[in-house]
Amino acid sequence: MLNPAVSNALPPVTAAATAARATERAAEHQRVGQEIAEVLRLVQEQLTPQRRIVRAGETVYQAGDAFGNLYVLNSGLFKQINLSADGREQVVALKFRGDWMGFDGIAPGHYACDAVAMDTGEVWVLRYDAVLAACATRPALLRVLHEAMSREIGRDRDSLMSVCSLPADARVADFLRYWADSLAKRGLRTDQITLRMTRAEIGNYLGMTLETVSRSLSRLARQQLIRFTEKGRRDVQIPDVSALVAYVQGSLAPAPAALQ
Amino acid sequence: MLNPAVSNALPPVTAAATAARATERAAEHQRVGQEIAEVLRLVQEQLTPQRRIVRAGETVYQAGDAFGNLYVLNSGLFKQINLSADGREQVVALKFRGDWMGFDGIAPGHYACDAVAMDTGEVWVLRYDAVLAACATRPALLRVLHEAMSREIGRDRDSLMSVCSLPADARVADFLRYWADSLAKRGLRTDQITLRMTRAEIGNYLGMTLETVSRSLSRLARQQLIRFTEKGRRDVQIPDVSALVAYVQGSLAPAPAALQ
DNA sequence: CGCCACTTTGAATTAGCTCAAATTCCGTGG
DNA sequence: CCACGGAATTTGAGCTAATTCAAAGTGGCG
Repeated sequence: MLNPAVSNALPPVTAAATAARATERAAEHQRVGQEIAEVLRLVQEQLTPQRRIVRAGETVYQAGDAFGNLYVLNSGLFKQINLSADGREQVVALKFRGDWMGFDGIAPGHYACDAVAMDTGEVWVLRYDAVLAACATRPALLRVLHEAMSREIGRDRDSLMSVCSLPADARVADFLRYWADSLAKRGLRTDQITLRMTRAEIGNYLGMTLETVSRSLSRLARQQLIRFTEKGRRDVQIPDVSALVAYVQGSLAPAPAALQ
Repeated sequence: MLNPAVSNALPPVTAAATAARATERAAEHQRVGQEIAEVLRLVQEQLTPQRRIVRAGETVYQAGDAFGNLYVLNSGLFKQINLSADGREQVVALKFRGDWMGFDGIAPGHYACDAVAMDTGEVWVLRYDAVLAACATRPALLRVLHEAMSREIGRDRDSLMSVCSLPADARVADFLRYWADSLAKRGLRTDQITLRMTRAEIGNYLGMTLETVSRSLSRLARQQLIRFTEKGRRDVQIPDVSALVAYVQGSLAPAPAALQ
């Protein structure tokens, strides 16, 4: 899988370093995978949640709804959309199996965004009161709850960082990398992912227009970092996720390199 | 001071609507102010925290440090700076009196950012273990803890939304509006605020260059939305915060208006 | 088969960036 | 107290990445 174009474009990141990173990531994935399993097990055992099937396009909750429930995703894929007073809509987060939704509603007392299913999935509905009550006697449950909130804060900040500091192509690459990592953590294949979002939605999430998303994907494909399946351009093949990571790093100033 | 350019630039937002919004915001400020006081009271009473004075430029914690403490700010002003593997630095949050810091460290077990004082301030140091222990018997404490995390999630998403959907000038205006609101919630004057950040830092936070920040501020000043004090351009006078809100709304497509 | 939503690509435009120079601010030391 | 020097800011000029506008092209589905 020789690709001179790519390696030329990249800064002097050694193959060894890249490989080490990949190994690191794999270990991280496994750890997180276990944590996800633990979350689902704990929630199921301690809270016997009500299960709710949602189909693509249906909302789990909507901005302005009175807060009362938290949700744990057992399957499917969800997006959260913030609404501003002046009518702007913004995809602010993507959620996968094992993730929680609804934290945004705790402080204000009503949800701050729409939570929308992007394909058929199952959410577990938890009364927030019940969660708190259970946490009082199950420290492990409180721990995973806090970890989930902490992770969400960290992820939101990573998103902000990506939008603020990366050029369009790298942002798209980082988005694909994030999606693939999310799948990997859940034990799913990452060599081929199905984006259940239109170019417009991706662009909204990444702070760019749909045309720019399309062009960036085309450029990434031209550089062999991704490939489109013959049928449908919603499916993206990623031959090597770590190449995406390297591409993002390489997109910065020619010599970002080490901290001096 | 007549300024046709400004009023012409604004969309048909009625004065009545703007005034209603301002009243709404004032009520919200008062409510939040009480919540901040409650947080400080609860933490002080229930946890008798260790107090630590930090001076401008000192870090409360650093990215990579082992997680163990949460921090509640009693005074001063702090920034949180995310560091990426490839060396990018990004201001991801600003923190004021009553805010918490350290949530980013819970899930990964080490802090994900630097927390840096922007002037002299006092942080209350809380062992996370001790917080959890206290929460077990004090539901009110757990409630404020979760509200703080929830608020942080909401704020981070608002930041993302601002960066993704607003042009540079509006982003700067929204930043000033946010700063003024944060002060108002703490009962401080908002007609004049002292930005303890360089143009470069503001730009980093908002995803633009320092030159663009400078130009945007100049344009806002030219439109009378802000004014610089004769001494020092770090101080910004904001004659009317709600005018900033209107400006942000007006910066969108000529007719964003109501949801059709 | 044909419609409609989505995607791709091109061409022209522009907001914001880069580079550069001048100015102001502020702390420090004489 | 004032002169000096470095850092921060402002502003201009030109450039570029990304946007807007426009026109095909493609795929899914009734």
